[in-house]
Amino acid sequence: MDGDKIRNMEEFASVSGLSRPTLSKYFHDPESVRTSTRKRIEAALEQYDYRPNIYAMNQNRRLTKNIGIVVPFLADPFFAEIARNIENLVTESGYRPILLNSQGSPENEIDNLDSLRSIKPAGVLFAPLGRESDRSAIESFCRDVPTVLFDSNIDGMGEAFVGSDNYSFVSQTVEYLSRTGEPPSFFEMRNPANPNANKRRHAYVKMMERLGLEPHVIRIEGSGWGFEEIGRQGGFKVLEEKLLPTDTVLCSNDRLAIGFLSACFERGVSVGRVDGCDLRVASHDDHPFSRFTCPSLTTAAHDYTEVSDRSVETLLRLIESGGRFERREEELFAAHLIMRNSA
Amino acid sequence: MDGDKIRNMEEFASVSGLSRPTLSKYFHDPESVRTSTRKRIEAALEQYDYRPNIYAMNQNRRLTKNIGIVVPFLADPFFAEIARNIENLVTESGYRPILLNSQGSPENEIDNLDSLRSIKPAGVLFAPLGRESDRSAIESFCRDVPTVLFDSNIDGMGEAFVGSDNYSFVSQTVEYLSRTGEPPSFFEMRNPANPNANKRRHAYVKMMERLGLEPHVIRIEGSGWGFEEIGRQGGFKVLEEKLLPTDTVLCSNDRLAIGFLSACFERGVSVGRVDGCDLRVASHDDHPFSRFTCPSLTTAAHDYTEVSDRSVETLLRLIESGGRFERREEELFAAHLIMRNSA
DNA sequence: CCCAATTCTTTACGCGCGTAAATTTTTACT
DNA sequence: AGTAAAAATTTACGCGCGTAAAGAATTGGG
Repeated sequence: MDGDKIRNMEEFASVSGLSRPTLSKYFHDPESVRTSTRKRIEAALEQYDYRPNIYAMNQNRRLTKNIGIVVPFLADPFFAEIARNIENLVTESGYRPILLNSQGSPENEIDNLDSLRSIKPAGVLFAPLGRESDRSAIESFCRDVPTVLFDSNIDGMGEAFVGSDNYSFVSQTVEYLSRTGEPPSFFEMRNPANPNANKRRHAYVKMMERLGLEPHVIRIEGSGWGFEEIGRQGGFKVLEEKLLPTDTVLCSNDRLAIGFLSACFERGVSVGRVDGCDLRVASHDDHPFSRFTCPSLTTAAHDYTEVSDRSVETLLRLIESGGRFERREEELFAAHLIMRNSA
Repeated sequence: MDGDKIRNMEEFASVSGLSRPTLSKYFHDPESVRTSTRKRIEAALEQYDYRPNIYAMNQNRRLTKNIGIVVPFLADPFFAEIARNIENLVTESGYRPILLNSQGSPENEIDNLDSLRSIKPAGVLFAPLGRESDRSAIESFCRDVPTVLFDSNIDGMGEAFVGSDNYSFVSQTVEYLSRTGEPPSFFEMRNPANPNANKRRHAYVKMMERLGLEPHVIRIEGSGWGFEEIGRQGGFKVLEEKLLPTDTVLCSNDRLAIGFLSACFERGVSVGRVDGCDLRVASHDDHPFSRFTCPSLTTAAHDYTEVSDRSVETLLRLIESGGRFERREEELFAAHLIMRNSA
């Protein structure tokens, strides 16, 4: 560093011996200039540590290098983990990730989209709240901004959807549970916000019928995003009122299961797949904490890596295609069963 | 909405019957124009839904309405929770929060600060990684940008620090544990990245000595941010090698405790404060999941609300003071003990 | 009703960079 | 060495808004 403070690209152009338009090209895409030129620029960059003013860069550019990432509830480690992966991929691709958290509220979700709109992002990766989302607001957003949905699908919204195949989750857990012991009841919230929950229930019923078993769905009350507490209260209720026809429970998702397990523990109900246990509990998602529950949770895992990779890959392809696909793409990844000690 | 699309402030000025400079003032601070004018603007805003271009707004302004929030590891629900609180407060204060995640890596931390610097934020709320942070880079950042540290302190950095009083945490847990049963050993990582961990160990030793008890610190190997797994492996080791002089363990933080509890469960070691249990386990932080562990975790809780409130309040005051305080402020909040079933 | 203080309008310039077009220089290849 | 293609330079304009200064309009208080 020469201590000389470079004020703008013009000055940096003169000290680096190049022209401003060339530098502009370089900052837009380093690969777009000759290797020798790139080296010169990067050498000068070392010396003078100049950085272009992003505001000036973006104001007069059609599409920026920003990519918005909107998740419904960041305090859920599942989304934190996905967001983490996606952020890294976006950065590696030379874009700037902008992470926005809807915090379970439809108003925040719209605010986030509005705020993204005014940032003119190259594209947006968007995991909607689901049932509570404002469909028309999202529709209008997707018309203006190239958007790929992930995690939860809303029919027709965005140019693509990347997520997990709920049927794959449930078929594996149901198959495994009914093969190795009594068939499972399905434990879920009565009014799940997330569309995946509904698909999982349907898959459960269908799968049970296919196996010639009687489906049994337990739907507990509760709203909001405090799934663990809801699962816990539901667990108490289920245990007290003896709502289980068999010794096996399949929770709609791991967070409910975490609460359910804590209820079992507190009531002295032993959970596990070994002989002598009162109950078997399994679930879906492979939540980051599910290996640390007591007992550790048998669950069907998202392919976090595939979902993140493909979401980003799809968005980049969408951006290159000018923001529109011929027809909406939909890609679902299979789950894989993770056998731990709870079932 | 009239369908008419307003392209810039000039156009919006003409349709709203006001001058552009007045509108500019309004968008900078709605209170700075006469009430009647404000009403007129807001009415027009309803009709035409125009939003100023943020890039153009900020490029030529000294300080923006952006507030950066940097957390060391967002996949840790503790930070997710704090970040959530802070984001809300920042928004309520009329600023735009920009949440950045260092993901446990010092390189990311510096990248985040660099990226914030180029955004010219009004101020930054910064929770550093700790031991691994690049001191000099942070120092230089704090010289340029009004910064308030939170959660973990680095001496002399930033204009203020807001966090929890580690001594208060540990003194309460140690006092409680030794009053109600055998005195605790202290369970921690050998090389904790976070400075709070060191303070907690010191506090433990001091507190034990004050009570006339023999301190006993167990330091387990492990690096990175996978605390649960480290606690779990450490737990196995402790149980196998019988490293505990008493039946009581105090973990440095809840995430270690979550792992430790899972190890106990797996080895059939019963944990709890009731008679007949093999072990008592307590911890610090009141991690969002600590009420769902098996057994639920007795812990000393951060005052999340106070820490978030005060951090934001302090930063806003710092911004109003022109970015500098007479002398560095430091504010620590006391913990409160939360008695659950593990001890 | 007058006057001073406040608020708004008019005018004008600049911010830092994107970007287009025409020109010159460099590169790669025969 | 000659040539076409590729890359860089020069020139010039515009983006949308901040902001300063000077004047006009509005306000409120006596």
